[in-house]
Amino acid sequence: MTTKTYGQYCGVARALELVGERWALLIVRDLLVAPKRYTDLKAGLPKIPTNVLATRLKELEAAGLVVRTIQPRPSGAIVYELTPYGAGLDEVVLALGRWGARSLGELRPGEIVTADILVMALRSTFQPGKGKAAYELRFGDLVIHALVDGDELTAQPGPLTGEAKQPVVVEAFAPLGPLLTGAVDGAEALKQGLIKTSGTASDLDRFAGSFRIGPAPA
Amino acid sequence: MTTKTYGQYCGVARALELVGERWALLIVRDLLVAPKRYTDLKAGLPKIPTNVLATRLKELEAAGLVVRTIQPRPSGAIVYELTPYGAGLDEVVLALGRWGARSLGELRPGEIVTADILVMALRSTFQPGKGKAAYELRFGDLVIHALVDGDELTAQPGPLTGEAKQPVVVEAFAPLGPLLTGAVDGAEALKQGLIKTSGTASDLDRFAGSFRIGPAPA
DNA sequence: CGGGATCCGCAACGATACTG
DNA sequence: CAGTATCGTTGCGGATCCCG
Repeated sequence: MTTKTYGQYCGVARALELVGERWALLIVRDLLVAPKRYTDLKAGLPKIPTNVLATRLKELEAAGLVVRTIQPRPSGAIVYELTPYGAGLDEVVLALGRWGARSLGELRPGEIVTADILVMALRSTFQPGKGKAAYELRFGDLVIHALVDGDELTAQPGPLTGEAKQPVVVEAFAPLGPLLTGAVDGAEALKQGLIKTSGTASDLDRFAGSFRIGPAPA
Repeated sequence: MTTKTYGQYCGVARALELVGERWALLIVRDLLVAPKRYTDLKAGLPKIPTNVLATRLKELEAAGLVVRTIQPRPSGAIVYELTPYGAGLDEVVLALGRWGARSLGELRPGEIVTADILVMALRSTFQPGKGKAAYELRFGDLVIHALVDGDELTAQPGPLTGEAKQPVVVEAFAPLGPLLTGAVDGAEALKQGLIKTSGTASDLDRFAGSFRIGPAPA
């Protein structure tokens, strides 16, 4: 790790020295959604060996991307959280997810989807607009919600809370790939049974407009 | 590689399965500047083991990111080129470089800078503007040039060619980090001797304006 | 039970030498 | 020029074990 340098004075090379090792950016991806405990990270990344998770967390902490904090009593839990520096990887992870999503074909056997994955996928397709809207997206028994306010988006796991006026509930079905990459538009997705909504067709249009569910951009 | 999957139906995970291995994104970075032959890639990445370079190129080709073409005679050279799919990594590489550049401190012993690195670093700091301009950036004996036309930028290795009206020539000195990350603005960089220009102070301002050489954005 | 540490076999990487 | 071949070393994957 000390001597595993690329030998280049280059931002890309330096970034890869910091987060280029296996699993590192997936840990960052999950921490971008919310701070988490070791066990939560493990649950979101079932296939990561525990020693690798522990090693990565130490490396990320040593590099200043992550802080390890101990919650006050009574929980006393150990929580890993991104520093502002680490959170700066947001656009990197979103860009990477946007590019990789178009190679998402069918759900392969053994592959899982988590709420964190859905949140970041939804964020990666967001396009700023105007007006306010509240969405709840369901996929199997996963539920996330998103609040759009102009060019601001907050997306988090869990159902909508509070009283949003005219919330739109969208249910999605596998495979999610075409939906998340804009390979199909809202109407087509509805016809193919990839999604359905509790609201009207115009609700779906609003949703599609906010999240680049529609024809792929040129 | 066949079974080295992350087990997640996620764009980020899929992207990392394709270009997450060591050296892969640095090869893509250099190919984003221009198609290259094996030897050129090797020259731009002196520390890559030759077998790893050969392996990566085969993997990238098999994944459809790179095509291997044989030039017509008399050269007969073998050239590696990004497909449109592979070129889609452009924003990923730029985002990664932008994030990593702020960890570029002093030039570490043994570290090199190449023209391709400069080109991508410059591109990563570009901010669309209006008007036309032609720049030539020099660093040691490296020379690159950039043509700005509104929100279009073309940056390539080598000096300016053709007759640009009022080209601005900027000479940069190590360390480049602060310059490329906006830690200093144009005037301050000039004062610190990080850059100097053949033109006037307003030329430097134009340059700084086009390339986010200036106070870091909030 | 949360939060790791330890150990082992294997696949990938790094360095160098060699070749069509 | 464009790669293979070989070999020592490192890191990863999988499992088990440990400690407060």
